[in-house]
Amino acid sequence: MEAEIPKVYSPESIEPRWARYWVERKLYRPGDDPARPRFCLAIPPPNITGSLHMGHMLEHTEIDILMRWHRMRGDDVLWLPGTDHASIATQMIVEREIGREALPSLEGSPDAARAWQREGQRLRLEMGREKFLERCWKWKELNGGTIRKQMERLGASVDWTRERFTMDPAYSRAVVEAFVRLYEEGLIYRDRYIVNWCPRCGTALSDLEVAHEERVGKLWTIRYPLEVGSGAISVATTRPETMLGDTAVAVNPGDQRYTRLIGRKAKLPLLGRSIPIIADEFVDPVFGTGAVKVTPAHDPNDFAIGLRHNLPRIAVMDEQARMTEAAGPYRGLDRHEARKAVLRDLEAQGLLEKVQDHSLSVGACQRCKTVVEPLLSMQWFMKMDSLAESAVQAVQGGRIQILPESGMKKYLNWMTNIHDWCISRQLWWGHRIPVWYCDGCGKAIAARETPTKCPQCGAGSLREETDVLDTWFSSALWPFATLGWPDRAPDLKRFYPNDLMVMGEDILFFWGARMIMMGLKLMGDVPFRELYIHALVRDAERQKMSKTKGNVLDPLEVTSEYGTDAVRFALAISAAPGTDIAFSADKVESYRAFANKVWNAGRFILMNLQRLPEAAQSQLGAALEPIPELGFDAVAPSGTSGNFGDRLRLVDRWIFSRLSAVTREMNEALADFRFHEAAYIIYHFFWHEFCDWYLEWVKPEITQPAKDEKATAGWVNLLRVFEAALHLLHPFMPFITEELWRQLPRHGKEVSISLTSFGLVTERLHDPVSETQFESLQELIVATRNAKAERGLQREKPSAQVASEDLQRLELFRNHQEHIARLAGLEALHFAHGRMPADSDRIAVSASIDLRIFHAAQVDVAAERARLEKERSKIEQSISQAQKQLENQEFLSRAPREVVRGVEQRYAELSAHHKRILESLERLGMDGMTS
RNA sequence: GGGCGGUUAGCUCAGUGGGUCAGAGCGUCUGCCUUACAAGCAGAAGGUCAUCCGUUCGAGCCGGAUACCGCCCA
Repeated sequence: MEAEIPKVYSPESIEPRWARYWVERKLYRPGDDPARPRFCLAIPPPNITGSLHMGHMLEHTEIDILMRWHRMRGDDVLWLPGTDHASIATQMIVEREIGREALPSLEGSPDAARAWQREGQRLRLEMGREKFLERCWKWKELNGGTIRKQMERLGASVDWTRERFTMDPAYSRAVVEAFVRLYEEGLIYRDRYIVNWCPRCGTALSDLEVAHEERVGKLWTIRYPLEVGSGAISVATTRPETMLGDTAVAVNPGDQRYTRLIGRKAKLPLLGRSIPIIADEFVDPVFGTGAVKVTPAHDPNDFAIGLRHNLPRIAVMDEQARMTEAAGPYRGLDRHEARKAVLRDLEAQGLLEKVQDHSLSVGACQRCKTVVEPLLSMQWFMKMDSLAESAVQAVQGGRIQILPESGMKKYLNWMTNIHDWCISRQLWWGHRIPVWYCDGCGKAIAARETPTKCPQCGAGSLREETDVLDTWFSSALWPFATLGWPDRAPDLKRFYPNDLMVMGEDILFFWGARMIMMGLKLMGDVPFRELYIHALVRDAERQKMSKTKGNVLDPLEVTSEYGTDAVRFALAISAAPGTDIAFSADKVESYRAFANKVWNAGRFILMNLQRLPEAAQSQLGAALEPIPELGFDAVAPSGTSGNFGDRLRLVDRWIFSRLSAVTREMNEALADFRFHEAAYIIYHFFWHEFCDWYLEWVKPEITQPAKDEKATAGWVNLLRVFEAALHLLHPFMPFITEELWRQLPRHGKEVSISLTSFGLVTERLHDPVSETQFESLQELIVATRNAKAERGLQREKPSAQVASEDLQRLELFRNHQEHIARLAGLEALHFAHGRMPADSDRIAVSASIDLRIFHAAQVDVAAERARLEKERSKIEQSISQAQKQLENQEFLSRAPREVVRGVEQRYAELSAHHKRILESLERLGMDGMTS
């Protein structure tokens, strides 16, 4: 019979079952009662190209904890799931797929990926937009489900009936609507400007999509001869190949060395063009030679100088980063070849003055790592200043709270230094910009529906814009587009603004900041009231996890090895706000041990429950039935209402009091996103209070089959505590708690623990007196075990005597002597009023309690003395500390009274304890051989 | 150059309404297969809280400086 419940918890045998159950029963759909408080969070939509990594798992764990917690506290919860189309990433992957199909023979070769990419890009152009998009959709159908399957397996309590994708037709309509509105308001404009260009991806990028990296490069000094006379001006550059596009040389106006040259002309080497020498504040006189070349078409700073001085812009590189006609003899070379050729020719002409090592910041495409090229091109931009201003105000005014606070500072810092956002991408997969150009008059028309003729000139020949929007433009609409915007959908009314957003810091600017701007602009209200920034998951050495380093842990693998609950718990208990998580299998292992502990506590309880006579079992079920009008916490132990506390034993009053504190502390911690504290609180309670003390305390009663009704009273309390603990644990470990909960009496009809309430025990059961009393029992038991261990009596069962002048305390011990003896491993416990004579066997448990263990073992005098000496020096330190405080007049007069009283009391206790140790030492000296 | 953060036990980290706060997990050592659990039980050792200065009756905790280490932005 006992073998029915396995000794070792095996999560794989229950987790998939519950995961399926929760989804099939659609448990996490919000209700439609508008009177209930609602709590809504839209998931940061994972990218369809990927599968979930540990970062997602942390994010989903934190969100799920909060969602389950809110749900169990009675909120109508909506956690809305979905995925993002990831324009650039998806397009890359599909291209590579196409390339792979075309060149299967490359499989296994080291350059395969790059070659497939190139070939796929070529084939994409060949097959055309429509065919390519079909491929993308097909790919999405095949892969889009991966994330959902993973989330289901991890137990995310989302509402799958509301799942969204950023390219759903309804969502696309929202994107078009947003674009057209912003365009009509003049917040979106088209202009020719220097943008970050990825020559590999063939598209513009926003500033955020460029990853800057310090690299060792070179600084070349090149001599530009003056047009007139024999002099020259030397310029320093890190990019010599762009000199072909130079249209000026610039110096700082305050730089004495060059004053006489300003206004003269230099002759551009290699091409012989005549370019002016100009003065501009931007030039740093300390950098290089103090003179710089100006290439307005290929550098954003030079572009600005060019505007100020009305310089021509000569593009010498094209969109593939190949040199153009304007590069004269260098045309057709790519940028790397061009650099070599230019340097070689300069050197040959004796114009290369100097080469130095130089560390410089290089921008690379976030997706493909190709070095980006600043390129002058026609792009779509969004004006940021007015949007940013209201986004700053929303946060400063507290309408949105960003936590932890450092996140808010970063947000404000970024927002107040914002630049216009380049939103057009020269890609195919994504939301096509809803603009048409009139062939007749050239007007650009932004429209919600495809126009048939130009509203300006009436011409019928319109060309549709080919660019798509930055993915983040569409995801910026996520908190309301998922709820039906621009329609006045009921969901929108009920769930906007969302209550909470949880994301990693890496997308705070990409996404968080932009959602806030778009929400304020298009909805007239913040998208969410709180934004919590979670930490990064790193490996055990605190290294970032990355595929190239090979230190990536796959959540599903870790999960199938240790169980979802263990991984979730390991993450939660490590998730202190603002601190990255060093994650390791070791850590998960210790929380698998915790799951196992929970399992075995359940096993122990259920096994013994089964042994009860049927009548007693059904009686228990009935006693556990909640009384609706009173609430669970108010149910008296043996089914009677009325004076709860009086009918309980000390151990019950203690555990219920602790339970009420734990419930309160967990609620407080979760309200502040202190996941680590909430997790630790329930961990410690379950293991080191419930299992170590409560279960051990009541063990004899529940292992001996109960015969009468009285015995079942203890059972009711045990089950109630256990159940309450499972409820508190459920948001963290949903699977094991669901499994055990289902096996408790009276849950036959109920659907899921996730739909019950979180805290079953309220403040009403807080009972400090009982806590103090129970603590003093614990103190005596621990001191006895300790003394036994120190005397090498762990295997023995000696008798002991406890003495105290405190009669109440003595009475308390006497009333619980059987429990004390059993838990401390004693044959019997005797009592004496008063103090014990100081001898080598007397153990001072505390200032007022003495203990003696009767045993035949020889006392190891030296060891005992060493131990006492150590204790003495420790205690003396504390005493002198307290003494110093008490002698300090200022402390006595300025510190709060209760603090002073506390120190006084502590001093008294320490002194008494100290005295006893001295006595013991003295005695030991007399017994031992040396002084 | 600008912004944000870190430095506490061998390791990974908690501890930010200043006053039992010097903690946890892992690891280490000792004794136990005690009829829930060896993924366990019972004990133990281990830290000048980076350094310096200041505020305060009192400082891991607040302020300043220094050193080293991260991350983000330009």
